[in-house]
Amino acid sequence: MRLAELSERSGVPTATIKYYLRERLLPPGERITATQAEYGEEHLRRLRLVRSLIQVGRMPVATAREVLAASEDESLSQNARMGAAIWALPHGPEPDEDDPHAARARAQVDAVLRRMDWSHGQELGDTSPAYRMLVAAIASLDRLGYPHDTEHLLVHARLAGELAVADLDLVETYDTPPERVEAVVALTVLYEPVLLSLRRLAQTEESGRRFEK
Amino acid sequence: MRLAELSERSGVPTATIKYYLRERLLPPGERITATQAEYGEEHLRRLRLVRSLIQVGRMPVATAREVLAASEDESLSQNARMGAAIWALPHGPEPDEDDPHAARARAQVDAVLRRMDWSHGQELGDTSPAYRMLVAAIASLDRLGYPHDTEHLLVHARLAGELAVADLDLVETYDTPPERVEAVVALTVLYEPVLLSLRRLAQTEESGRRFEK
DNA sequence: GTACTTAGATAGTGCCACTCTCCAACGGAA
DNA sequence: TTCCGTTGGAGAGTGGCACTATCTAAGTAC
Repeated sequence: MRLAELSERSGVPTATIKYYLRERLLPPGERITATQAEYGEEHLRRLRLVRSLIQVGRMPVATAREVLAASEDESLSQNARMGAAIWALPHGPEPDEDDPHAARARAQVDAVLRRMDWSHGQELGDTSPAYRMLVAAIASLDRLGYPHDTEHLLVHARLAGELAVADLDLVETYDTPPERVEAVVALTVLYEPVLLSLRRLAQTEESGRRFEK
Repeated sequence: MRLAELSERSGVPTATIKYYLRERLLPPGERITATQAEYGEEHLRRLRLVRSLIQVGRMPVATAREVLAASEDESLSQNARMGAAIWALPHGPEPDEDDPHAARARAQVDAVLRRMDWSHGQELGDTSPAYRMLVAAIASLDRLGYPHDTEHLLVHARLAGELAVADLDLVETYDTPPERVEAVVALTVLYEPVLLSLRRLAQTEESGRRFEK
C-alpha cells in the first residue's frame, strides 16, 4: 500500500500522514526504492488509532506520541507500560503548591485514596499526573466555594472503581500483552468522551425531571 | 476595587483581564470617570469561574462565553437555561453521516437511551451535542474494532445516571434559580476532571492488582 | 519517452489565547 | 500647580500548534 491508498482508506489527507510520519506517530513504511515506501495493514490500524486519540480524545500530537511510545517501551513490563501510558495522558494545569485551597484539596484526596484503599499510585513514591489533576480540580471547586465533601467524592470514586473493573474485564478478553496494552490505552481514552456525554445526557434528563414544571 | 486589585486577588494578569472584558466574559466595571472603573466581589467571583472553566475545564474562550451567556439568558426558564448551557459545552468532531460505523453507533446509542428511558433530550426534536459526541466516540471504537456492546454501555449509562442524581442533589442545596443554574454549570464542568482522574487512578490500581505478578 | 506520482524536506497558514505598546485621562505627592 | 506613576481602553504583535502547500529529485505507467 502506498501513501495515497493509506490516505484514501483512512480518510486522512496525505499531507497530514506525512506530518505524522515526521512526528514519529507512525512508523516509517518499508522503503522499496530511494523515493517509495510500502505501508501495511498495521500502518492503517495505527493511523486510525492516532487519529482517534487526537480527534476524539482531544489529545495534543506530542502527547499522543508519548503515550504510544510508553505503551511500546520494550524495557517495561506489561503493567508498567500501561501505567506509563496513562501517566502520559493529558492533564490540566499543575496545582499551585503555595495555595491553601490546593493544600486542603490534597489532604482530601489523600483521605479518599485511603478510604478506597488505592495505594498503587502512592507506592511509586511520586505523585501521578492523575493525582495532581484531581487535586487541581478540587482546589478549583474549593476556590469557588462549591461543595466537594469526602462523601460526595467517594460516590465518584466508587463509580470510577466500577468502571475500571468493567474496562479491565474488556482488556482481559485480549490474549497477548501488546494487544492488552494497546487496548488499555484505546479504551481509557475513547471511553472518556462516552462517559462525559452520558453524564451530560443524564444530567439533562434528571434536571428536566426535577425542575421542569 | 480597581483592575490591579482584581488581578492581584485572582492571580490573573491585568492584560488577561482586559482581554476577558473585551471578549465579554466579564461584565464591565462600574465607570467612575472616563478612564477609571470600579469592580466588585461579584466580578472577582465571575473571574474565578471563567478561569476555572478555561483552565480546569479546558474550554475555549468563545465556548465559555456561550455557556455563561446561555446560563444567564433571561428569556429562558431555569431548566431551559441549564439545558442551553450544557448544550454549549465543548464537544468533539461531529460524526460523519455517511459512515457505516457512525450509523451503527447511532442505532446503539438510541437503544441505550431507550433502555435507560432517557427521552428528554430526544423530545426536543433535535439531537444534542452530547448525543453526537457519544455517537462519534462509539463510532471510533467501532472503527478500531474495540468492543462496545450495549450491556457495557449500559453499565456506563447507569453510573452516569447515579452521578447525575448526586450532582443534582448538590444543586438543590442552593435556593435561588440563578445560583442553581451557575451551580449546574460549575459542577458539570469541574467534576469532569475529577471523574476522569479518579477513573485513571482506579484503572492504575485495578491493572496493578490484575497484572502485577 | 513523456506525463503523472511519490517521499521527503522546508516554508507557510490559520487559529487561538494571550501579551505588549500606546495614549489620554486621572490621582496623589511636592 | 506641576510632576509622575497608574489606569482603562484599543489595536497590534507573539508564540504555539496542527496542519497544509510548495518544491525537488526520483520513480512508474502507458
